[in-house]
Order: sequence, then structure tokens, then C-alpha cells
Amino acid sequence: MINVFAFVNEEGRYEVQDDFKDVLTIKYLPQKTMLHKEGTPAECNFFIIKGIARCFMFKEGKDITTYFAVDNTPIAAIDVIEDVNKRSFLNIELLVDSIVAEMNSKKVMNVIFNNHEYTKKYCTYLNNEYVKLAMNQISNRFTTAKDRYNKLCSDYPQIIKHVKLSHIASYLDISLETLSRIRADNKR
Amino acid sequence: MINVFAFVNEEGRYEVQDDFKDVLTIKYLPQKTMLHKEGTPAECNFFIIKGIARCFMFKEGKDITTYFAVDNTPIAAIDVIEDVNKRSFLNIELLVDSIVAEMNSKKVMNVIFNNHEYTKKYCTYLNNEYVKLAMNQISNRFTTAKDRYNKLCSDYPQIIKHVKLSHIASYLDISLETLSRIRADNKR
DNA sequence: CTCATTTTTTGACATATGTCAAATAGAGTA
DNA sequence: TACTCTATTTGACATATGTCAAAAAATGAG
Repeated sequence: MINVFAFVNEEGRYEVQDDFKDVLTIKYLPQKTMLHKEGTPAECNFFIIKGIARCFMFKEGKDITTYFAVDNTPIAAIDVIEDVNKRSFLNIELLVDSIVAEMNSKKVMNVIFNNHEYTKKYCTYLNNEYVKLAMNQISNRFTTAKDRYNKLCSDYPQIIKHVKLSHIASYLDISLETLSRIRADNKR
Repeated sequence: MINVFAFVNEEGRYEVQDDFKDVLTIKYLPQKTMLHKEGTPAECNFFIIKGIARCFMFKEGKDITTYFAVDNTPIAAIDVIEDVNKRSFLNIELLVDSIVAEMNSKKVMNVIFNNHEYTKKYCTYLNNEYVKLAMNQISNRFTTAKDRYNKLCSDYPQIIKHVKLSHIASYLDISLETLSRIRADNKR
């Protein structure tokens, strides 16, 4: 996605492509900002330039984290992003002060679809993401909760550092207590 | 995908678009045909026009089903489809006599990418599939093995009818014995 | 720094599902 | 039909993880 609407300049910083400047706003937002609330239509996609966000929902009163976004990762209420008339059951909040690119989904798609090169790039991006997700799903069957926690630790130390264990536990689909025991076990 | 390379004609049958006629072959193949074998590069995507196929792999000697394709469903060795140099660990076999569209992945992508309309259609298709997969992943956390089995029964009765329980069990990520007990329990 | 609140850890116990073994049922073939 | 091989079911038991309750540790406000 980043390679569709932005590129890395000589100093190694992301720079938004001219075509996307009108449909995308860069915002500096504090921790706990709600980027999206359940029950509301989702007009925007987000891209976390720097920071951490989580997507979560309530199921039987319990707060369940479904996704974390870190630096250079997109995040959106995918349950409604394709259909403005649906009511979302997802929430998106910032877990630390962050730099966020906010974009109107429709407008971005218009810019992408008006240009064959952008469309191809986005297509390739989507293809890769799909394969990643599907492969992940396959490999997750063969890993224990402990494996997944340890992978999260090595892949995303910033999440472990800044996020409450209850969120991490629900993300890993295990109870808070089990996660605590995994951590205790890791120390031995 | 079907709406990219084919369309429904007046008699309600799928007809391949002219542009794709050269990159796609319709084949009538018997049960047990291996469409793809692990360790080989994957040059082709498949589309099951009529029949049933399964994607599977071996893990510690055990045969694990990762995906079923039924009528009008694509199937491919997604672990290598993007990279001809990788060695696939997936297998694809037909479970019943089937009508299959076989297409060279590269050539199909060339046709799609040479035409902006096709690219947009494929992009939209990919987007929808991605959302479906991601939403499925979320909702699967809240369903028991029993729920998932019953959903499979109502959504894909042809799978229940024609596929061995051991394949269904591994697909649902439960043991054969647990599936058997779920079925026994359903009868009461 | 102290107190109050939140988060994490630990313990005891219940339950779902896995594993191994054996019995039963079903399918295919002579 | 009888026989063989494969698929499915059932039983006994082990284990991982969930739940509830309480203690301990960490965090944040005044």
C-alpha cells in the first residue's frame, strides 16, 4: 500500500505521491485517540506512519483485539470498508502517540483506479497480502500459543513493550492467565 | 476471478472471454488426479468449474487438508505461485471427476495487466477475497469445532457427501475422533 | 512519597480435546 | 456371498487451557 501512494526519498523518508496529496491527510494524534468507533460507517482507511494502533471488538462484553498495526502498516475497519451502509462492529484506537495518514477510502480508490500503473501496483500489493494472510493461517495451525507469543516478541518488540497483556492475550486467542503462565515459563 | 476471465451467457453457462482463450484450457479430469505436487514449481492456477478439489500438505507424516475448492472456486498452490523458484509444500488433488480450467499464472496475469478494466476487476475481486478471509479468521475464533462442522454441512453438503472424515477433520483442525464424536452428538 | 487503582501473577479446579487402542461398519473384489 | 481392506466409531486416559478467586506487582494521581 505504501508503495502505491508514497515512495521513499533520498533521505529514506516516506513522501506522498502528488496524485494522492488531496485524498490523504497526515495527522499527529495522541495515545487513546479512537480512529474508528463501532456502529459508525467507515469512510476512512488509515496508515500508521509511526506508532501503534489496535483493532478490537466486543464479544459478550469482552474486549477482543483482532489486529495490531505498527510503523508503516495500514489499518481499517474492514468489516464495513466496502459498504458504507453496514454498521461496523470494529473499533480502532491508538495505543501510543502516533503519526497517522488518514485517507478517504473512496477517493483513494478513485485515484488508484484512474491510473493503470497504480491499479497494477495495488493489485500486486493485494495479491501479496492475500497470500501472506492465507499462509499465516496455515502455519498458525502448527504453532502453539507459546510459539506465537515468542514470535510476536521477536517480530514486534514495540507491541510487547507498550501493550497490555490482556490485549495481547486476546489477540493470541488465549486467556490472560495462560499468557501470564507462558511468560513465567519463558523465564525458566 | 470468474468474472474476470469468463462471463455468464444467456443459457446461464460460463463462457471464457476471448482475451483469455489462449491462456486457459478446460479439462475433464478423473477423481484422484493430482493438479499439483509438492516440491514442484507451480506454473498454473486452477479453477474448478464443476467438481471438488482439495489442497493438502504433509506435516510430521500427517496429511493435513488446508482448503477445499468446489464448483466455481479457484485453487492454487499459493505457497509458490508468486515465485517460481520456491519449492512448494502443497499438493492439490481432485476428489471427484471434475471439469477444471487450467491457466498459466504468468500468462493470465499478463492478459489481466495489459487491460485496465481487467486489472480493476481483478483488484476488486482480490479486495473482496482478502476481506472475506480476514473476516472469516475473526469469526472463526468465536465458533467451536462443532459450529464449523455444522456450517460446512449446510454450506457445502457436497463436501460432506464425497470427502473422507479424516480430510474434513484436518481441515477443521480437530482430530478424526473428535469429529466422529461431534457427529454422534448431532444425532441426539 | 503514599494511597488507590489497574495490571499481572499464582493457585485450585473443571472441561474440551488429543492420543492410543480396539471394536464396528462399510466398500470393493473375487 | 464371503473376504479383505479401509473408514468410522467408541472407550479409557492424559494434557492443555479455561474459569474463578485471591495475592502480588506496577502505575499514576495528588
